[in-house]
Amino acid sequence: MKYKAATIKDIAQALGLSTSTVSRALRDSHEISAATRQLVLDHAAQLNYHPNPIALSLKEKKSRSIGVIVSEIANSFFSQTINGIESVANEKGYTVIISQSHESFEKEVSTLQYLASRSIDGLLISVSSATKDLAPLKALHQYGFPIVFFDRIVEEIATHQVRVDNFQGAYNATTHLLQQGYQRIGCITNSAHLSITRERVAGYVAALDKAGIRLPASLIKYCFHGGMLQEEVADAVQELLQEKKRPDAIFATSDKLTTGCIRALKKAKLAIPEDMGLTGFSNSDLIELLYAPITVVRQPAFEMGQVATELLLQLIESKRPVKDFETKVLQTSLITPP
Amino acid sequence: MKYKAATIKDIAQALGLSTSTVSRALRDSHEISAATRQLVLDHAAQLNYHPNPIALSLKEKKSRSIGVIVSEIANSFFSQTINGIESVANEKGYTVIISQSHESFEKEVSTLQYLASRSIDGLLISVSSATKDLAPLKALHQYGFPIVFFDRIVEEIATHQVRVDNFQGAYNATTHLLQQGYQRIGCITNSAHLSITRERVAGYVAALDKAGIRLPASLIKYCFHGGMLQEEVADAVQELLQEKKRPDAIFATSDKLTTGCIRALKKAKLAIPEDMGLTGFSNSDLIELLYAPITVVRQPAFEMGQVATELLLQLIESKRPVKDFETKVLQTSLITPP
DNA sequence: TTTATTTACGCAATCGTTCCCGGAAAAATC
DNA sequence: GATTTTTCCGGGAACGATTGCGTAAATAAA
Repeated sequence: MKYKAATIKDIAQALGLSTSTVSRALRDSHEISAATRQLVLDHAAQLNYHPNPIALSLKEKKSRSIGVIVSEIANSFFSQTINGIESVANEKGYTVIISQSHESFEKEVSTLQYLASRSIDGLLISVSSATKDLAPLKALHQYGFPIVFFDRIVEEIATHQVRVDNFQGAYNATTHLLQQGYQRIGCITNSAHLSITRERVAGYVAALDKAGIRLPASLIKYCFHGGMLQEEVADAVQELLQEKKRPDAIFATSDKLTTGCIRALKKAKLAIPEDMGLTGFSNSDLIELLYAPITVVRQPAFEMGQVATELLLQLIESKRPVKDFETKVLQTSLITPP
Repeated sequence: MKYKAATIKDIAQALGLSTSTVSRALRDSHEISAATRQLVLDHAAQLNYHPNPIALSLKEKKSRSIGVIVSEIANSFFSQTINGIESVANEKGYTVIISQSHESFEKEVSTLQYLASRSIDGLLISVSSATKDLAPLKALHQYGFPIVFFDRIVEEIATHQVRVDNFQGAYNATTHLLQQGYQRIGCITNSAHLSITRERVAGYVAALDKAGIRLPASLIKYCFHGGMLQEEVADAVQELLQEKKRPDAIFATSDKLTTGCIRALKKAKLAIPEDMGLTGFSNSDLIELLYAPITVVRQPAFEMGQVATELLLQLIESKRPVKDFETKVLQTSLITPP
């Protein structure tokens, strides 16, 4: 019943040849006579022969698959990134195995070990917001395992990195709010140990500085779960609203946080942009259809996936250990509603 | 430099045993003396030994991985389904390999062949809107390859199926529009050869029938690319607007189509629900934040993924060919804005 | 003490493929 | 016609793990 795929041995037997000859006819060719080669090729086509990738993997000690770990594929930014990753990987004949950490460190570690044990050839990762212990990643990296970080970078590990100019993106968004006339801008951001948090908060602070505005640190609210938990964002917004001197605008540093703020503000019956200004990072294509069409910072997610994958494959296919690591920085764009 | 994983041979050599003894010590145990077994176990732990899954796959002729083909992971419904799939698959020790057809038949076929050649143990698929030639799927199925359809079913192929009660969902949505007072309800739907299209359109027609309303077939607009192309939906909406007797409401049968309608209506400067009523299938969690908070039909996507995966694993792990196929039908829910 | 049984382990085949090595036949050279 | 070179192909090991079969030693039964 169960389908048995044709093997090289089947072809050899049918044609009265040896497996080595068949194998060579299918690849080398020049060591094999044209007649035999054609014979093999024809019969292979007839049997719908496909080399068994598992046998190949065992022999070549590579699986031609790469792992991707993101927090959530339901996140527009990540799903767009994955499209970019797949476009490059598939073209080069690699399978992409996608895993989600759901912003949990434990899930990330278990997924990491699982992927490693599944013998993937390399890893693309945007670390979870809960990741502070880098030991598991470092262990893998020290074995010479190819890793490329994208979006949420880990600086302590020396390898290729792809990210956007988070500082500039945040700076532009904050400046935009200032230009709209907002003065007291709060910030709702991700877990404090994420690279994107540091960089985006820095951009936000720099923009305020430039405008000569100095605000208390309490106007920056960190969401440890990065907006995974709806109430976490709602609480952060509530806290901002309860500040002695209440902010007149909010800058949110990620997709989930931006939409979370809108949700919270709607619940609090605060009109955007009248009662509260809002801008933030987001790659959702529904932004323009929201009841409050806000300005957002958009990342070139697809391109980011492409670039990261190219770097990873480069790392994987390099003959000798790569010592020279690149950090690609892409530009964000500020999208304002029509 | 490159990390070389410990093998059973390494352990055998270090301990002066044969590979068979080591292998058995790691599994059987009762054929091996307790002393030797402990020795092997200790040394394996010390070397951080993990059985090579590729070697195992080659031997066992199964890879403990399943393939999933959906049109778009960026689609809320599918990303939620995938979460359900992963939750079950990972728990049972299976890897999930996700692929996207992007609603293209060619991409679906190539992805299908690619997955099959990557020796996955089974397939979960929601066919693309462009799929009318079923030959590739049938070929795979005839070989006894385990396939489970979810959401977008192929009736011609006898296997497990998981879907929602599309008829009822569409019936409820249409009835809701009728109750709001709309009389002339147009329908924007997916490619005509999709199961969900047939079922949802049937539900829509039945609801109109029940209300004693008979509308021309021209009020049903089919989008061959299922909303992948923005302009396709925009065109469909335009056509509806140019009908001699213009409809006063629209029922959209999928996620992309629903948001596509909103986009198109906004562009046409038609207010929802005043100028045009709208309801449709959608699993996006941003619906309630849209400028026009519409009523939507929601599918239990996560559960659907879970159920489909359980059926697939059951199929994969069954000793003898399964002849008795199940069709699981889940219920939709009508979500109205507060 | 002899025979039968168990215990504990090794040998070798197997999965599908590649590739090094060796060798016969054909072709080219002297 | 004899030698060298080329062409073309087969044998067999290897990748990492499992497993049926064989067998020596240890133990139990006679």
